[in-house]
Amino acid sequence: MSTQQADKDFRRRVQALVAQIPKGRVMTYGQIAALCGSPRAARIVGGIAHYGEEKLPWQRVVHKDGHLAVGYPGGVEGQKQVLASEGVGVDNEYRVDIAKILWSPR
DNA sequence: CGAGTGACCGCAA
DNA sequence: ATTGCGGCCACTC
Repeated sequence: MSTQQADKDFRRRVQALVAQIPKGRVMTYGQIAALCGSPRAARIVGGIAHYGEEKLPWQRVVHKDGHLAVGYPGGVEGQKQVLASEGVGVDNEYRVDIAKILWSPR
């Protein structure tokens, strides 16, 4: 691969993966990072979310604890509204039932 | 080109 | 159970 793909391979995979998260499902930053080849780069996934393509459904990406992401445009309030609109049950603590709606690519 | 930073995660007190 | 700190890897300025 002498192409420049390897250069942004990580970012490309993250964006592609997030873009493929089905409605009503969520993924954790650590899981996405691991699937992209760097299980320790969970922070980078967040960085991609902030600097990357804002058209992607980052609202479906939550923490390992099921807690919503801080820094999302609109805050956890807005994210909660969108998730609830997609059929995801968000409690008053801004946490989703990650144990049930955690999605994984096949 | 170099340094700082971060939409995190895991562990320790 | 909560709070604090470090590490980690990639991105931006």
